[in-house]
Amino acid sequence: MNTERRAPLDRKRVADTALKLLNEVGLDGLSLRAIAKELDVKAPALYWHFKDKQALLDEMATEMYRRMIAGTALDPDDTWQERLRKSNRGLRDSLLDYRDGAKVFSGSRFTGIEHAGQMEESLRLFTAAGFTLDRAVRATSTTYLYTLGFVTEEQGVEPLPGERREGYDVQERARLMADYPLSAQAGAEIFENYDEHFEEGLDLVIAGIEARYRAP
Amino acid sequence: MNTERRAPLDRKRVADTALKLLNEVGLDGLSLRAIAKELDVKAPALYWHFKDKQALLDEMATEMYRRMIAGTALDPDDTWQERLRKSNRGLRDSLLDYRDGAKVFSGSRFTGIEHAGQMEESLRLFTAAGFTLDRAVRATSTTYLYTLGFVTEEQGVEPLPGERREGYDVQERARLMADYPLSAQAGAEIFENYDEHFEEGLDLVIAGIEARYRAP
DNA sequence: GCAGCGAACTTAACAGCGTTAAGGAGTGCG
DNA sequence: CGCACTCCTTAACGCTGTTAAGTTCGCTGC
Repeated sequence: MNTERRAPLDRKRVADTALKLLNEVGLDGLSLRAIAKELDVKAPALYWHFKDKQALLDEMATEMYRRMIAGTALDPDDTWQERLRKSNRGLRDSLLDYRDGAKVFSGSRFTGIEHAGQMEESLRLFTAAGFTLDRAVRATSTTYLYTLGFVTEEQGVEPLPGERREGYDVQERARLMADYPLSAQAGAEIFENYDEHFEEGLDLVIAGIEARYRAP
Repeated sequence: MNTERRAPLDRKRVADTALKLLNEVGLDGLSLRAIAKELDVKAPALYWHFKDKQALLDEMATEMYRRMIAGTALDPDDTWQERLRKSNRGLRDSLLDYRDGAKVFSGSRFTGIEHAGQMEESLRLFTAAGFTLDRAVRATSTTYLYTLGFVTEEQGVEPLPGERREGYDVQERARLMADYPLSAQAGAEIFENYDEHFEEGLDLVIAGIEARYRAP
């Protein structure tokens, strides 16, 4: 008889599997039963490792963050501008790796304090560059919030890069808005070319920090 | 006998009631059955007016937008800086009027093209101030995305103004992060005083637009 | 005055959801 | 051997969005 037993689950294996499944079915389709099936287990088994579904989503967000850190090369000698650019590009890229990534991420909370390491390093870089702490926080979180808002909207239109949700045809939108010529023409500037437009918006925020806080 | 009959529903009455209920039960608790009960009707009746729940949420978002327009006094002679400030304050205030307002708003799409009127007026103001169209779009949407991101995070901590979600005690957070002094101290700059911090971030974005686009 | 029709709803049901309670199999320890 | 603990299953609960079919009402045409 078959006496092989599956290795017991742990939080990481569950979160990894859930993240893989997320890309196939999206947040709405991500049920505990589906995750359990993927792990060859019944749904209530997950409750041994997580107190409820939100706790699992939190672990998923934390894992996304870990992968972001691992995948984003940061130089301790970055200027603060370079640092903002790199870390926010890294954040966007990481969120775009998952269907509904921004929603999962911003609807959850990290499970530990691992993220404090990265945060500390950034604040240190900013204060070393002459920022007061509150200005350092304002600079980093304003940029962060822009990125989060950007990707949330982006993924509303393109759930995964290159995969377009229906009802966002720019030309049809322009036809409907024939009476509003500027708005009609703006469509291409809103619903297309996300890479470029993200960079441009990021530049604006960084330029604002330079202008208002006059850091070198 | 009682021959009084309820006036038939319409999309607006349903959306209004759903928005009222949203503040009591939150997005997770907002079921079609609960909305129907409030309207003295059974749940499937809603399907006469909306093709599915998302369509109802879309109508709710559109109604939120209508109320925002109605509640935000805009002057055609605003400078573009004033316009950005007023409209984004108005947006934030409107989202804060509803529990999970930012989530509902950013997860939905407007049902018509009414919003194009306001958009056209803004783009006109910006182009009249010397912006090219693509810069006008970049300026307004970068600001818009910042606001959306800000309120999304804000409502994760304070579902309604003054009503704090548990697990966001700044002092306990500081204790946990004792090894990361800057991050610990940053707590107060992140999870408190949202009004001020929103303004400060808004100033940064606006300053960036001024600096990069050199509009008067 | 009544047949027919469409609008606006109800009743009943379905599959699926998150979650809980109770129990059972396997391993380690005294 | 027996008890304890870990990790999982089985069964069930109340709830969800949604669909199909049937009902009631007011209006229109004859």
